[in-house]
Amino acid sequence: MKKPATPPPAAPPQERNFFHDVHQVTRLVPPGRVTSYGAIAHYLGSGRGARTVGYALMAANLDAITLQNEPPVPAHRVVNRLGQLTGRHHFPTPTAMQERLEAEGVRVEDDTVVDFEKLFWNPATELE
DNA sequence: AACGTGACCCTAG
DNA sequence: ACTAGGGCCACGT
Repeated sequence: MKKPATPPPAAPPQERNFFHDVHQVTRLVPPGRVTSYGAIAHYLGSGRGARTVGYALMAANLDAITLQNEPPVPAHRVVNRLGQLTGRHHFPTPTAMQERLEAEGVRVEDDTVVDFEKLFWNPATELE
């Protein structure tokens, strides 16, 4: 048999496991709390795939618009390890991220989350 | 199939 | 203590 190279006709559009996983974890972040890319990456086992996490979040934002089937992803609750809103530039407006965070009670000063360590929500610890 | 890209993180001097 | 550079993972074309 020469491997008919017959891909599953009814191949379900399985979203990228990684991306989907990142989206899922991000959605688990409760309002008023924030997490970091590295935390999610480490929780997913990527370890140094923090970069991919950010990439996934960006795609998540676009997918949310394209795929209305899935709930929106609170990407504004994900910041870098320093608590900086590094992804604010990728939001509809450069201040949307900060506005949303403040709306949840998270204070943001100079594009940095105040008391980031206090509000930090670690999936590996919280979800365990 | 390969290269380039990207909302990062870590280690070294 | 701070700054600089490289590395890693997954996706898109």
